Amino acid sequence: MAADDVPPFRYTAALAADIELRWQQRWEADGTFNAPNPAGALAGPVADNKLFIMDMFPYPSGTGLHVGHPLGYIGTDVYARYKRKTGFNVLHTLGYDSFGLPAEQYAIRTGQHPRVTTEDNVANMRRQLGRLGLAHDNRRSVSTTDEAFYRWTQWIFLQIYNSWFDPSHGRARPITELIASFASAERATPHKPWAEMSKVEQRLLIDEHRLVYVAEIPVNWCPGMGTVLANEEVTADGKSDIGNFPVFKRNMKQWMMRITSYGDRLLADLDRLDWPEPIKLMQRNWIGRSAGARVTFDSHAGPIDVFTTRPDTLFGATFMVLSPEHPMVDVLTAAANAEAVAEYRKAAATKDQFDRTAADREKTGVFTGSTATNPVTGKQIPIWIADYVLMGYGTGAIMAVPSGDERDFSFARQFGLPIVATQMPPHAWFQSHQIAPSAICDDWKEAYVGEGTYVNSSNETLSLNGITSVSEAKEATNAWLEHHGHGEGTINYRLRDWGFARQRYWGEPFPIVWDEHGPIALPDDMLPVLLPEVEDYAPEPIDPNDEITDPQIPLARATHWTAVELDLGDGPKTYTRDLNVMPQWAGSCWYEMRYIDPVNDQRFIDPANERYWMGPRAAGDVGGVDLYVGGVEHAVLHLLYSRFWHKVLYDLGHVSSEEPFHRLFNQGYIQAYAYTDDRGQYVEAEEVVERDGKFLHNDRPVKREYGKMGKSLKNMVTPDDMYDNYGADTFRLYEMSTGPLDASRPWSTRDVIGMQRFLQRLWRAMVDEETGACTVVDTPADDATRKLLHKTIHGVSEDMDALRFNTAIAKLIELNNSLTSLSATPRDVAEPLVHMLSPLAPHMAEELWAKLGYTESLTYAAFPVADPALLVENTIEYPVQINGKVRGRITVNADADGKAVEGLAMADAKVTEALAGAMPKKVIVVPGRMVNIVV
RNA sequence: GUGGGCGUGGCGGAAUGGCAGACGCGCUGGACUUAGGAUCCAGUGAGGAAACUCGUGGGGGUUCAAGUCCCCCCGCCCACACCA
Repeated sequence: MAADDVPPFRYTAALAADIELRWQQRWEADGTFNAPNPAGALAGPVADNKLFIMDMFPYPSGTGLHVGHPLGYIGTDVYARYKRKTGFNVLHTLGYDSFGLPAEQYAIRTGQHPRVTTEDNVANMRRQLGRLGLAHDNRRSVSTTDEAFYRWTQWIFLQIYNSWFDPSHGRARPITELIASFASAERATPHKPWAEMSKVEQRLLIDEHRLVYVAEIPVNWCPGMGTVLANEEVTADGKSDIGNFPVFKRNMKQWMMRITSYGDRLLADLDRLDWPEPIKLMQRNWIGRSAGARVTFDSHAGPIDVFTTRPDTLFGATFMVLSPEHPMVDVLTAAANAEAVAEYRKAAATKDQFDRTAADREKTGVFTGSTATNPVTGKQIPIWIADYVLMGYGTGAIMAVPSGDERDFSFARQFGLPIVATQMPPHAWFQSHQIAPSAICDDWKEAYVGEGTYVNSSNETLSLNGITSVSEAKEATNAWLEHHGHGEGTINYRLRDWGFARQRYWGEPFPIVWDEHGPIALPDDMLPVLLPEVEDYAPEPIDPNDEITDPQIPLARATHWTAVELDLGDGPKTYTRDLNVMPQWAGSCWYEMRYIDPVNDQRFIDPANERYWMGPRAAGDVGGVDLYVGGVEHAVLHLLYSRFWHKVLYDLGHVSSEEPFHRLFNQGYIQAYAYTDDRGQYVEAEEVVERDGKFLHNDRPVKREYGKMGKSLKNMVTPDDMYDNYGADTFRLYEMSTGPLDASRPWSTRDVIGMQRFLQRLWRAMVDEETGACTVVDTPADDATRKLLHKTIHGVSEDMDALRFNTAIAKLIELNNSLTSLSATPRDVAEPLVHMLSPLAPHMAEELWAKLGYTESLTYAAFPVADPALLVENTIEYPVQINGKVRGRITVNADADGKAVEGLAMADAKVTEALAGAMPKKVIVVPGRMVNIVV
């Protein structure tokens, strides 16, 4: 059958594979996509126009790729190839985020060293992606696990470590400048003058100011895995993402990075970025800046600070609530209450985060037995502890204003605490609750949080009564607080400092050693600190219910490595190395810059190269990567951390750009249907058929679900399947045709054939399927075809610039379909069509370009430009509407004016018939578009 | 709960406020065939013989004109989730 009927040069999967592999080899051999730098080892002549385009780099996981993974990579490749053809020097490559938990877990499962599995996985991904024909500069592909890479990760860490944040300048400065200002007494030191401090005292004071510091903080402790986890590695129900072990909040000594110092700038500079609004919003919410006041309440055990966004309601603060973890709870608890408090604290500590933070829970809490003084009323108010107050936000203590805060209200009702109104709600509010208006809150059913006239809010020196505006009352209260030393207006952030250490193996070692006083940074010339070999790199699991035992850090087993003799300026001494490794995010915080200068062994990046590829293009511009494409899942983590590191490097003068990623684009996801049988087992999705709206597998009904693609869901389709059955060009085209790049869409193998047919038709329009000879003729195209060609060029260019590849493909199909009615394809259409095809289906385009007689790759050959003269129509067909419904059509010379169009419309036979003598009230002529007659 | 996004043929999706459904899949018919799960050609929103009518989740509004703008409701997706 059949196979031998297929003409030898029909564009089949086999021919596609032949073409694709040949061109991929040639591109590789010629270094076709190598982009020159202005300076350094990769220097060459550079164009003024440049485009630095990036994908979020992948984890080299062991399971390989499915067809969902390359969506963004294809998108950026199409765009990059298009821009190359419009004169841009394009930097595009892809590296690997190869440190971290996934690689380590995979290595542990397979029993091999993480480096071996990582390198295997990288090689496999390179093969799968290489077959796609991505136009990457492979000289620039780096892995975060390369020693030559993480050497600079450690170097940047040291830059941050050796800096402090100067609030008066709002930026980071070298720590040496802080030391100088202490030494010159320009800046005061606490307790005693700098000169009188011992070396160790000086050191500890300086350490307090560094952007990297050690602190005892609550972390996500997962005994089952023997490590601390990042927030994003903990599932919504308080279990570890991998292994499903319980996770506990627990205090532990941790390396921290002072990202909160940059809260204001990270927030403000969002306005200067070309990012999707939803992502900016997520970052704003994550940073969570709120303006309010710090208020000090005095107690017998000392002052207690609270943060409030509503200082104006201070007169209504009838009790205080502390987080169970608050450090003052012990000293505030009276003997009679000690047992209840201890019990409550224990219950809160063992509750996992999910239970603890589940919203709309009934309020719980206990009284400490102590009171504090409300600074404006002078009254004693009880101090409670309750788990709805979180240690991780504000000061871990609140003033409770039940009349003005929903949570405080339900707590007060729960425990019968007094409620005092400070604002009179409007009548409508009382009406909606069907209660009589009153500032006595006995009947109130909820707190009132809006604007309202202040009542019950005065003392001898402050009166808010009669004020109607919240902001005015806030200002008055803040001024009073500051004047009387009870607090001040302040800004609070939800953002916490970044916990920067992991007790694992597969990460960057800290370039830090310890002596008996604390940590000491290694000098730059001792980098890199290589990850030592150990017998067993798996973290040691601890009984999942054991919250006490400290983590057994894998690097501690490298006994030959942990103790090291060094001369750090005080003569040779034995130091202990820091045993932590950096979190997954470290390498991705700066990898875009290593793409620019991948082999530079003098600096992490040459300033000239950074300026060229990332520098600001105009005054006030933040600079950065021109286009960064990736999924939304990194909205707040990677994208916030990398902004933070970049800003530190900017402050220290290492880069000219203020932001790493100028423009961000979120690609959608490819999703897939999966099917389960009556036992709930997944069945092969490819074998399921649809009949009469029901889904059947071997004639048995199955249930359909929609979501991820994966091996375990038996709905995984791999790029290799696509290469085998259709070829890479068809696969690329299919992925780009199914929708706009930022939209998620379902995978449908059945639909792929459409793009293969398109390529087959296009191939057949230029190549004889029997002989493989080029059939393009030199006779010029007819006018109609030329017009369609230029309309297509115009539209496709616009679509390419706007990343609308789906509509660009539709336009190319239209043009190609019109060619099939011609006896032969004219060269003056064939060549531009091949150019327009080349970003999308580069292999076929190269092959056709060669058949058209060219020997050079068309990678840098100019993209066609539409002739404006051919874009204007000589005549225009106007639909003529009567009251919005089309009743006739007229064909009018393009240069006819509105009056003429109106005249012709009114004279049209169908129109006069439909009008039936009725007098038009108004005639609207939209030039070039339509006519609407209103009767 | 709060914030954000999205609802268009059987399916994926097109449409600067201006002729809804480009393009592809599927489907129907035809061609070539001993054969078609290959390829090519034509048709394909619904109703209707046709003229025509109805159609973008539902309801209202603005406009000469609404898928598009405004208000209310319903549904789905995502993020955050007692943030003081």
